[in-house]
Amino acid sequence: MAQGEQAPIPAIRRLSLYLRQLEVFEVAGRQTTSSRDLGQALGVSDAQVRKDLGHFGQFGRPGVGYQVLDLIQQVRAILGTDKPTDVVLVGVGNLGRALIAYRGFAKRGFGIVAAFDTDPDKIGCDTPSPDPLVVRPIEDLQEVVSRHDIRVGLLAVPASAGQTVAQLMVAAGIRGILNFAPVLLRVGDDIAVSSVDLSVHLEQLAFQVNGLGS
Amino acid sequence: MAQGEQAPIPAIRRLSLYLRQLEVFEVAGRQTTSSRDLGQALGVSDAQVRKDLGHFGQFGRPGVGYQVLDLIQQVRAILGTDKPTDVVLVGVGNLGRALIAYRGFAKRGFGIVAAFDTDPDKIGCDTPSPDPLVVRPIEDLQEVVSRHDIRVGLLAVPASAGQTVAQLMVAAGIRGILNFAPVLLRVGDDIAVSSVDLSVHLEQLAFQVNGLGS
DNA sequence: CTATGTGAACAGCTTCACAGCG
DNA sequence: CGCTGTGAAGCTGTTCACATAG
Repeated sequence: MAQGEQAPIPAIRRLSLYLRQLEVFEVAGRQTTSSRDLGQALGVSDAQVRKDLGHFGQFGRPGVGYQVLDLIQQVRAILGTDKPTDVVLVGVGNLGRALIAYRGFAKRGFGIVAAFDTDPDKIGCDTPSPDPLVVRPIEDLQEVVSRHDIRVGLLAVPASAGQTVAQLMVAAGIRGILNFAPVLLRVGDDIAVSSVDLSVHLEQLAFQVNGLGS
Repeated sequence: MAQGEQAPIPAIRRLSLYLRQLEVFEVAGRQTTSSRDLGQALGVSDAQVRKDLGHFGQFGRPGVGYQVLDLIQQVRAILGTDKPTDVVLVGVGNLGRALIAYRGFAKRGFGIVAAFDTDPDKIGCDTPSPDPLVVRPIEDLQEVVSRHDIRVGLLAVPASAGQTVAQLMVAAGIRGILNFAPVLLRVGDDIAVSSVDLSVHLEQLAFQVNGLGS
């Protein structure tokens, strides 16, 4: 068996896609699926699906396929999303507010339980949207993180503040950062960082549509 | 020489990072840099920097390095961002509004020149923020795209509408889509798609912080 | 001596293809 | 048969190491 090895990051990202698709199948009332079905719905080869799942165990039955409900639970357990996960947000600018209002997180079991900023003008303001959140000073971060045992934080501050704030988050106990600041975060390699850099995406597209990337 | 080959997508994304760092160097008054400098600032090896640039030509001088100003212009020309680029936004929900307000795009030469939605309640409303944009019905997309010769569009609609709207965008003449909808877009392979899937990022972090990815 | 540009070696992810179970 | 699970092969991107230019 192969699940002793370390799963590659791309496989983990796809696991997340598989889970979402499995939930679609479940809502549609399907009880069984196959690596081909799943892959076809997501633009992935059937072999890839099997290989990815194979990193974590054996979940299917030859000749039959996978039980949708069962696989959903297994994948959730692998990802650690079988129970709701609380996260914090640091940086309540335009993007931060959009993240608070974004319903997609809650659908997948993530809840922003607190928001922080350094700007005195923002502190205390109720952010709009469902379950208004009071914006707290960043000095309160550590206390909130340890009280709620929070491991993941969203970082939505300007590039100039990114590194400093990331260090504060790590010091407060955060172990994974979803980084929206266009800057390299230098943190210990026991801290997971996943970055979303919108300008990089746009410039990649600019390159591709200009035919140079034909 | 090697620049006849097809540059890998990861190399193009890094090109975008190099450009940003070069601009930082320029503001700091540096006239010269090296692959080591550049890489160190971005967490990339010096060999990687040279290889990436090597896909597009020879820009440095052995023993000396790269001229900051010159390299900036070369990289901009490669990416196609040496002149401002107009883009459109489709989907004016929370995320769409945040994208309109996001200043990072303008800094890098991208401007959202029009916003579209299908919801009659949103159409016509001035969006808040600098240079208020009137939200137009999606039926106007084709006309705007062809009049401004727009090639790139931001797609920020719910997953359920993603595929349909993407097809409308392609039909209107869009050649590159920055997709925020958590759904696979099936478009011709002459259309570039770059997707940002926030839930996938978060679930990846959830996995990593739970020690399973240790 | 410094730093680029690049073929060659390497690593890691994906695809193939098939043995084996149902 | 159909479909999984998985070694083996293949491919793509990264790192190495060095010839070469300044």
